Amino acid sequence: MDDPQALPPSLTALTTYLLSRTGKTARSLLAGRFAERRLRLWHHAVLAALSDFGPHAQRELAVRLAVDPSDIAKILDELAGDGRVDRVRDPADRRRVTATLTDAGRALLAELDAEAAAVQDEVLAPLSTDERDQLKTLLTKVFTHMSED
Amino acid sequence: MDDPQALPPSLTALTTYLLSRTGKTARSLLAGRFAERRLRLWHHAVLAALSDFGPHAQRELAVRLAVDPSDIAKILDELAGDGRVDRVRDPADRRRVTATLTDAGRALLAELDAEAAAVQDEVLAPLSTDERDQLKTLLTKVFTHMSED
DNA sequence: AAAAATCGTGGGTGTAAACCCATCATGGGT
DNA sequence: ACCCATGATGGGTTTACACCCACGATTTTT
Repeated sequence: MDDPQALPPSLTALTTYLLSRTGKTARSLLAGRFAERRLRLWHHAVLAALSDFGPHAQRELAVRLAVDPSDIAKILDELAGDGRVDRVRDPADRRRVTATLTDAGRALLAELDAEAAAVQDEVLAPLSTDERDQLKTLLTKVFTHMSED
Repeated sequence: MDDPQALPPSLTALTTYLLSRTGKTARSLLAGRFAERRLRLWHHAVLAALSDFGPHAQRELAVRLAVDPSDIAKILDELAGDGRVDRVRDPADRRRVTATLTDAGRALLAELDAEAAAVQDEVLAPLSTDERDQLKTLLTKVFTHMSED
């Protein structure tokens, strides 16, 4: 009971503390796996956006993911360098560059999704299937609420 | 349905994604409040540890909170500068410095706890009392599991 | 008594994330 | 034609965080 490594109960009693700690390690577990491929979480997010919603102008990606446009440009630079996305200048509006997922991009996305699922399995290991559903439902409520205002 | 700000469903369907996003904003909401007092989350954690477990040598704090000893020294510098903790050299082992919570420290901790509770209420606003209990139980399971291995 | 280990402390480093700005190319409005 | 707004991009700054090393003072070990 006097474990010198025990965290203060007044902290671990806070749901928000548990939330931020578990979220942080989940995030960094996945980030660690991505790093082995020299990728960051944003690469995954960009690929997911292109897959879920189809081709985007870069500014559209920036708005959707709430990232600075210049950062999107850098991420796409890396993805395009590896042939994961095609960047073509929009003939209708030659300022815009439309990013499209390539087959290689789709393949990479599938791998990253698999990594994410694996990490999720690891993190949620102590929960039953029912409990995982509960957790997802609860977090979705919290997340959508704080995305609104 | 084609909200240009909508996040990729393949991301928001991931419980771990929701976990890290909600955790991150909860963390930064509280950090923002603390920043108004020129404090960081670690100040709260240190005060909580001293309150929950009594006086610590600095190294003990470092072990308990899994923080680098030199960082603990800096945090205690600031807390002691404001009279929130006393640092006295241990007469039995004059290398050690024992940190103890002062009354002012206890008062500050109470305020920070109140801030944390307020943020938690804000974050968990969309959940009923039952649901909050469920969430806490689930997160505790996840957290203790990943603290073990 | 000499050597090795420990504690606190100051002064760093590395890195990642978010942000900001200037610029060039283009488009739209008047 | 001209002016202003917009998109992409390169090159930054800032901030936070974790980490690490070296040193002086002390204690422990041999």
